[in-house]
Amino acid sequence: MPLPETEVPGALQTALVSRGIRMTRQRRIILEIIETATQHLDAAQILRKAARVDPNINRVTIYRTLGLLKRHGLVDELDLLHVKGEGHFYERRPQRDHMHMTCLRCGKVQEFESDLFDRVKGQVERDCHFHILLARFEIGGYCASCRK
Amino acid sequence: MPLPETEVPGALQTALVSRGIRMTRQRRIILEIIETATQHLDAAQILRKAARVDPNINRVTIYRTLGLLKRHGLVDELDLLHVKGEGHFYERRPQRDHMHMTCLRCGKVQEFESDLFDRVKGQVERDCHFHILLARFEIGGYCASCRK
DNA sequence: CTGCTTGACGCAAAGCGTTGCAACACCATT
DNA sequence: AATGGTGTTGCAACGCTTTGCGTCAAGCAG
Repeated sequence: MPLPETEVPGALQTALVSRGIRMTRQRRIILEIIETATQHLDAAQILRKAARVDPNINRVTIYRTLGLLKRHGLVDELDLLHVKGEGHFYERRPQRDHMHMTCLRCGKVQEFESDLFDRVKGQVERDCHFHILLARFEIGGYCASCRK
Repeated sequence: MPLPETEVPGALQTALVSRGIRMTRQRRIILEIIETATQHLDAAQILRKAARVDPNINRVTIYRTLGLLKRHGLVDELDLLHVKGEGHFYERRPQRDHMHMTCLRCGKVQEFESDLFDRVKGQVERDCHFHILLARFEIGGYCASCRK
């Protein structure tokens, strides 16, 4: 995940409120966690962090809030090809789409942006008359360190 | 899924046996179902079809056989961006990778091969020194019919 | 500030997929 | 054709995620 978090604090909250979504104590906690995350989190990790602020927060609320953010295109869901187990991981939707490469040996996840990647999406939009809202490109294999 | 099934019958079974994998009655049934499928099947559909041949076959066996085929690179697992529910879908690994575009309105799934797509993978291999074994490119949006 | 409507929360239960374990079946060897 | 070792199966139980439902609280109107 891109480390420099060059974003206005509370941007997710602002985005939801501007769409007329009701803001609750629980949602504020979850959004704050996602905004300040420096790595891909899964639902259990988000729950654990949230429980430190409000021990009564329920797992179901985590899942429902993640679903809400997904539907509004504010977070992307990854499964990293199930290399790290069956769970899903979440990240704020970035300015520009990127690919995720997961090493099948060491489990490290790299991200990669590319003009070619953007051009493939352009080709799909043109050739297939398909209006893209979501693009997930996940790659599995061996990273530079592990392929030696 | 590419409709013309231009493949030797029993190719999956041959591939497994040649790798020294033990062939069982249950596996033969499951492989046959996957080979003759004309659309992406999920585990429950495979189980239902298998139960018509052997009512005692267990769902765990379905999951384990799918895991085996995945590990050997003989089938690809898709989640079609969870548009059709949380389950996973399976298809035999094709000669050439393709993208999957799922319409968020009507649920239709299209496939698309592209040189650009192949070139992105080449770029990742070169620029990131990453040895690709698996590539999944899933797109969500509105198809030509639904975007009108 | 108070009341009201509607959406969100928490709980319980169900669905999908995985894991541990004992019994079984494949198949190589004899 | 019988035997034996090893991998596979089925069952039960568990973990992750979603769904149904009654209660509660956000935030608009007065």
